[in-house]
Amino acid sequence: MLYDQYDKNKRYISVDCTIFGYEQDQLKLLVFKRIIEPALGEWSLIGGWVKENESAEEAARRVLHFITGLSDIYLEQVHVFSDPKRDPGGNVLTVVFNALIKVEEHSSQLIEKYDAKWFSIDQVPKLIFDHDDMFRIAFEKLRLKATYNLIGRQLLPEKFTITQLRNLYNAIFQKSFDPGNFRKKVLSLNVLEQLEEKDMTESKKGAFYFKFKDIEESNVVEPIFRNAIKF
Amino acid sequence: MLYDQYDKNKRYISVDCTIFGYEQDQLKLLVFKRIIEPALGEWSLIGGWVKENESAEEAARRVLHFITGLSDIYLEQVHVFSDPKRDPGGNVLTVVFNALIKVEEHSSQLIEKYDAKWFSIDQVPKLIFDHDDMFRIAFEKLRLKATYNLIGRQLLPEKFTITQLRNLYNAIFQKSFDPGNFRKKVLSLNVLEQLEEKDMTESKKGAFYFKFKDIEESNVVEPIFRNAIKF
DNA sequence: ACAAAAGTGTTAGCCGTACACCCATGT
DNA sequence: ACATGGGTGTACGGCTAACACTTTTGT
Repeated sequence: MLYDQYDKNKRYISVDCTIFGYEQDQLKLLVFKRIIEPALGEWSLIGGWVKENESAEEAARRVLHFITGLSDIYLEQVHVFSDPKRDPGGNVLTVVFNALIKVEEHSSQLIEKYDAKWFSIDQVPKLIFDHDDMFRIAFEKLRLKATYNLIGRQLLPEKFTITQLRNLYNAIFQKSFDPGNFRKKVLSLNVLEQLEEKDMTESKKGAFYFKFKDIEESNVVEPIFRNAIKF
Repeated sequence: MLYDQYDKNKRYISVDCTIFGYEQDQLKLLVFKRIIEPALGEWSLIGGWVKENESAEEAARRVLHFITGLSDIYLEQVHVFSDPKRDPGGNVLTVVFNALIKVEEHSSQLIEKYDAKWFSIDQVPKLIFDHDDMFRIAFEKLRLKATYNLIGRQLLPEKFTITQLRNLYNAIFQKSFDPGNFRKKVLSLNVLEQLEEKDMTESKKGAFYFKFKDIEESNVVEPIFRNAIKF
């Protein structure tokens, strides 16, 4: 992203990634301290140029691997931002991607190296340019997805308790789901598999671990949680 | 779209429009017979280059105005297609937009001039390149929108009967909604306003015309028609 | 014994669906 | 009078939300 090399008469193509993770009962966004002008030192999403021989998806994967050390990251297109004046440094069209990662698997050395920081979703600082809009739209898209699909496969560890899953949903929708009803609902979807093992750290009784069944995501159209988003 | 002028080392940016209209109880897509190589004479979506000083949305608006004679067309981003090999003529990234128009208002002279034709949604012919995918994704997006929002404002005439609105939904979801239940549901949403006038052409008794209230779209999150899409 | 989280059971109310039924009017 | 689409009423069933209740086990 070297702005001195900008050709003012060209339109550049880039990707920006809204990287979501789940840690300590909090849904978090990974943001980066810019190391170049303009806006040096300010917070931004991570991005990169789309090379001429790759798709936007491939570019996003490349950037994400570079930053987290992970391959096979879950990716979803969010929106295109193409106002010629959106980036004060030049004429840049950018495709925004939602990326969901398991925080415990990514490389924290790399994160530190690139001056990145996880922020709780309700404490994300002011971001550069139109990155605030990107984050807002990306988060809305994630919430919409979470109402229709049981998400967590890409955010939670391999094995997790129903309570952990519920806490994820609590974090996403900023509300407190009823433990009993939540349990019955998610189990009725028939996408989780109960393991033998129990998690003994959170309660005396212990809670069974579950994992997502090894089937492709079903495209649920009826909402799972109808009243998650209130007005 | 002059392919001879392609620079093979450049990536071009274009928009393609999935133009939906509603006519004779049918949801239709406007497709175009290509007048240039490659794929001359085959059917495609209408598109155009994004100029360096405009956004993708502005380009789509410009194209749509050029084709239909209409301004203020309802537009919604659908998806970006950016595989460098997607267009055999060159390296073209394209942003696809859903456009909803009132068929009776657009210029049919222009349509004819550009060799365009309305096809019922279930009779759309094979389209060039990846335009089939574009149409599929665009239609899915429209259906999803129709489950969450009462659409019709951009597709129906100013005044319309509940039966017309129901026929639109029948067309979108390829099913037959119960007349009584449909009526009660849409009226309960409180976005329609009953007019004095009646339509006497469809029945002896006559049916009251309605219009959409002059308020901005509400972003409904709870689905209007939960079971519209069946599996 | 008690606390605290896990997990089950129960009930009341809402909403969607199916369908019966009345209404208005041109032929 | 009757056929036809417009419009209303009703009853059943499934789902959700609220919450009471039981289970398990470390302290």
